[in-house]
Formats: sequence, C-alpha cells, structure tokens
Amino acid sequence: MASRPTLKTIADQVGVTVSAVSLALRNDLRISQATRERIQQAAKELGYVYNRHAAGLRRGDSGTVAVCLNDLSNPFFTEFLGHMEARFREADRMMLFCHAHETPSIQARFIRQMAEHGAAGLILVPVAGTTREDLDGPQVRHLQDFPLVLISRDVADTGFDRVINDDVLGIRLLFEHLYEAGHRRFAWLGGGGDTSTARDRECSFRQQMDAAGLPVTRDSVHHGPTTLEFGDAMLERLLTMPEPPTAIMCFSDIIAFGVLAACYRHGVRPGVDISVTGFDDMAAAAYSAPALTSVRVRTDLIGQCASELLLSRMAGEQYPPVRKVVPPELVVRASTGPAA
Amino acid sequence: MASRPTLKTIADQVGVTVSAVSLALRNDLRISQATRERIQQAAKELGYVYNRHAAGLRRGDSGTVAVCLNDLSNPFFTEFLGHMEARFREADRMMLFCHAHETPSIQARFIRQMAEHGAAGLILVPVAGTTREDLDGPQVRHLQDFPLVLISRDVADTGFDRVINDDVLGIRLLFEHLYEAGHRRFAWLGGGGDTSTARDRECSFRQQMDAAGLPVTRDSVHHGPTTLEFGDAMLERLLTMPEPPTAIMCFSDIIAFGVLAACYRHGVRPGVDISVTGFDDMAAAAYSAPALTSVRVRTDLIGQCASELLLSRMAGEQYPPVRKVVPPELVVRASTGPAA
DNA sequence: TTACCTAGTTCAATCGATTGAATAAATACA
DNA sequence: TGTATTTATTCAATCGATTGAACTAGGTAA
Repeated sequence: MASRPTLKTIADQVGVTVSAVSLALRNDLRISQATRERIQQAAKELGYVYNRHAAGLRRGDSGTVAVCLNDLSNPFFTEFLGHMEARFREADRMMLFCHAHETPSIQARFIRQMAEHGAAGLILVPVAGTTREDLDGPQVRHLQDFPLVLISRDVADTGFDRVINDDVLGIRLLFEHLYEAGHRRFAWLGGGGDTSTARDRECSFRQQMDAAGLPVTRDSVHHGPTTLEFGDAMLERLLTMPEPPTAIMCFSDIIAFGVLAACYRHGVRPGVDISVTGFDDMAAAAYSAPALTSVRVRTDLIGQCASELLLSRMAGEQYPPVRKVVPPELVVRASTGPAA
Repeated sequence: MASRPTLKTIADQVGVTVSAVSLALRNDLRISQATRERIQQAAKELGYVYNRHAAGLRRGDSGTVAVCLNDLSNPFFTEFLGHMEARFREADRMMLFCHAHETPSIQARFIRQMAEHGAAGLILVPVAGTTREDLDGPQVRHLQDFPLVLISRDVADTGFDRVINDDVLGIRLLFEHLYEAGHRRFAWLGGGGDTSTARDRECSFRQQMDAAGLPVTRDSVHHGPTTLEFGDAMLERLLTMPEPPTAIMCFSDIIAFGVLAACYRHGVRPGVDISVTGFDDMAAAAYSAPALTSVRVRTDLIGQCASELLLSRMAGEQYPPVRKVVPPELVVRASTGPAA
C-alpha cells in the first residue's frame, strides 16, 4: 500500500514548502488566505492524515491521557470511565486505557508504557495492595511531578492528588438507617481486597457497631470478593446460623444482588424478613427485586473532579496535593424495612 | 521539572554514542556484553523512559490499537473490552479507547484521531446507523487497507473483517424453547436502534412467528432503548392489555431485567405467570430474581477472534475479508416455564 | 610484512512536523 | 527615487530514536 501523504506530499503538489503547509493546515494567518485554501484543499484531496508522532516529538505532547481501572465487570468503574472519557474528549485528549484486573504487574507495566507513549497525565484506580513505593519508588522516577490523580481508592503517604468517596460517611448513613428501623443483629459482607475502600468501609461498620454498643463477633464480618457468587453463597451460610442477622450490609451492590438472588430462591423476603443494603448505587440497584437500598457514590462528581484536576495539572498549575472527599447519598428502597 | 533523559543523556554519561545506546538498550549483540551492561545500568540509574514517538516516527508503528465501543453501561460490551484488552496486552499493544455513545460524530472523530496517533489497527462496534460510506468514503481514505475489524454489529457492503454473533440463531433457540413450552402469545421488546443486531433479532422473531403460523400484530412488537427503564415501563403497559402475552422476548438482558423488576412489584411470577427471556447472558442473568433465560453470546470467542484477526492483519497477512459468525448458546433458567 | 577479517563502535541520514530567523516581494512613506 | 514597513514564504535547525554504511583496532592467514 502506498505510504500515507505527508506535508511534503502536499507541498510538492501545491508548489510550496513544508513550512507553508504546516502553517496553513493550522490556519496560521501568516499564510495568505488564498494559499491556505489551496493547501487545505490539496490536503483533503490527498487524504492527508496528521502525524502526531512527529508533531509530538517536536512539541513534547502527544495529546493523550492514560486511565487505568481494575474491574470492568463492575458498573461502578465503567461509570467513572464514561464520565472521564466525556470530559477528556471535550478537552480533545485521547484516552490510553488499561484494565489492570487487580494485578500489580499489569499496573506497573502500564505506568511505564503510558509514559513511553508520552501520555500527559494518568488517572489511576490503584490495584489492591498498591503502596507508596509503587508510585513513588525508584522504578517509577518518571512519576515525579507527573500529573497523576488517584480515584476511588487512596494510597497512604503519597503526594498525589486524589478524589475519593467518603466511605466512612456512606456506611454511617446505611447503619443509622438500619439501626433506626430497629435492627440489632448485623452482618458485614465483602471487602476482601487490600484497598482503602475495603478498609474504610469495614472500619466504619465496626465503629458504628461499637458506638451502638453492639459486639462485633466472628459471625458478623465476612470477607470475600466483589462478586454475585459471593453474595449468593454467603446468604446461604448466614441462613444456617442459629441466630441469623436481621440486617446484611454489603461492601458493594454487586454482592447485595447476589444476596437478593439467594433470598429469592429461599423465599426470604428482603425488606420484610431481612434487610439488605448495597454500596455504590449502580443503575441496576433501582431495578433489582426488590429495589436495593444503597448509598449513591457520585461517580459523576468524582469523575469530573478527577479529570478537571488532571487537566489543570497538565496545564502546569502548581498547588499542594489535593485530597477531595466526595460525600455519597443514602438511597432507601424496598430491600430494607423494620426489624422483624 | 528537568526534562527527561534521552539516549544522548545516557551516551554522555557512559561515554559512548547514541547509536551504541540505542542498540544496547535493545540488547543488540553487536554491542559487547560489557558495554551493554554499563549502558543498561546507566539507563536504569537515570530513570530513562523510552520515547515511542521518536521510535514510532522512525519505524512507523506506535504499538497501539484502537477500540471504539458504544455503551459502557452495557456489561455485554465491557465483557468484550476485557477480552480484547487481555489479548492486546499479551501482544504488547496499548489500547486507545473511545466510548462513542451511539454518536456518529464521536465515532468519526475517533477514526481520524486514532490514525493521527498511528494506531496500527481498529476494532469497532459501529455506531447505530453507520453506513458503508462512513467507513469507506472519501473522508476516511486512510481506512483503505487499514486493519479494521467490526464486531457485534455488521455494516452491509463493506470489505472489512467482521466477527458477529449469530442473532438469527439466538432468537430461534429462544423462540423454540418457548413454543415448545406451549406459548402462543408473544411480545418482542426493544431493538430501537438502527443496527444489524436490532434488525436481525427482530427479523428472526418475525420469521419464527410466521413459521409457527402466529400473527405479528401492532401489539407484539415494541421498539425502545436498551435500558432497564424501558423494560420496566413496557411490562406495565403489557399488563393492561386485554390479552397480555404469555411470553416476552427482550432484545437484551438489560431490558429483561427491567421487565423482571416490574413483575416483582406487581406480584407477577416470571416463569410461572409469564415467561421472560433476555439476550446476551451477561453475568447478572444467573442472579436476577428469578434467574433469567437467555442466550449466551460468546463475547470471549468473539473478542478473541476479533483480536486475533486484527493482529494478523496488522502483521500484514493478506486474505479475503472474513465474516465470522459465532453461534450463541441457549441458557434456560427460572424466568421461563410452561404457558399458563 | 602485507592483505584481510572480525568484533565493536561511530557516522550520518532519516522519519514528519514545528518554529524562530532569514529572505523576498510588495506596499507605504518621505 | 530611495528607504522603511508589511506581508508572504522559505530556510534550516530541532525533537529522539533507528539503521545501513563506514571506520578502527586487534587478530589471522598468506
């Protein structure tokens, strides 16, 4: 296949130099209107495609940003992705995307590669277990002074900007809602991963229990993956207990959906016989059977805030690291009700 | 911030030329082991980051592939994304990502931009209404002989490779399952968009009805968006009909979930009072209340096949356009049962 | 001793676009 | 008419890595 036309091709065609073409295509007024039009016309006819490698090499910016997430099967993260993609498109930035799949080596590789590609900034949901070292150590020297925004999960002791949900508040809202409805026997499901989200939510749960004078026993906290399967399997187990909980608080809506599915099979009526809460308030929460009580994490605000922050850092703005904590909102639906 | 080290920086440090450094970093045997090690050591110490713009400019390949999808809120598409991402990572390709959101202008822009960025190939779920012209016209000359694989949705009369699901078969499997269970009053929900998927599934539904000698009336086909809301709202409407259908076939699991939610509220028992089917068999289908009968679209196979195909085209392999049709599998669950 | 390898390294052109400085041509001003 | 000024375009260096060709020791064979 014939190689693609370049500025040179156009220049020869029109009878000017590459400089003139370069300027004309960017609508620089230094080139006369007439010539500019001839050049632009020729470019169109030749099917010219701008070469950002060449331009980026000279100017030092490729026009891309990098985004690294961990769980595409979780709508919660794809919501983020959507919000950020929209904002970056607006800013005329392309998105280099990585699905790290909770795998440190994939994340590490992506962090290197996006730099090789000249990405101008990085949005990262850090893989579970990510430490300060991973983002700040000698292996990743290039991240120093690099525009990087952490979202959803925090990493302690780093000097990066971060935008996260107020997980402590979220759990408190749910707990208070349940407590006021008379619940006293609670179970906590999920949050197996080594993330700030898992820690903060569980910690908040324990605090609430403490504050309410309720004991946290081995039977009230159950770690596991954020999957439907886990929720489903856990309900089966909880039902066999001598004194099953009356309220089940899940780390994520996903787990809660699994619990609801198991309830349905067992003829246990959520909201009547037992109360179930999720976390995130993904779109499906309003359409589960029954609709799920949850806390709405503002993925829109977090996504927007993170992309704004990144774009401003990319524009070179200097200010101390920002740690933005976005409050979630309690959404009460049919899956919770008064304690039996 | 000090600009990043380049080959020159390393060369000066070690006391060799850039050529030597370039070769050494790629482990070329022409450079002696000793020098190579000194150079690699220096590179590490300096925190050198490879510049793919420069390399790509010279070599003509940036090492990226582009992927353009339309609905991130649909797990069906994110499943694809996951499968392809994995395969491309394996091939050491980065992914330029776009969420076209069923918007032709976004798709068109992305098709231009990914070329500007030197992507070596493109995987595209075409936006609803995409025509031959959009992929083959004078605006997109650069797509000629460009590695491009269409997935999930087909575009007529194009010479591109495509990997799609056998939608006709999928509907037939569902229909036969319902028909054999005694159903005779059917409703079809969804497929509002101008896509091959929507056309093929509805067309197949009509064919099945015809073949079974059942009339397709105004009341049996209802177009709408692929949302939970639509399914929910439609069930409400169907229930008010004098002779409601006994079997509801939905364009997508998403719509079916909406239908199930409405059933739950109304005390209608899916699988007993009414039968409901989805399409795609996303992960959640096994955990809805009740679990949803659907057809499993092999996103794994389609994703793998598409990425293999693309990689082979990118490697320069020549063969006539491939049109791969992957058969789906019927998955019967509790949401369907014998006609009342 | 001379011609000839060979391994190890350097030279210099190259990819395509950008840009500050230089030049040429046209116009304005005195 | 000659000089200053503006306008339109070209020149040439540059970004960072790659690569075929050229060079330079040191070693071998004749």
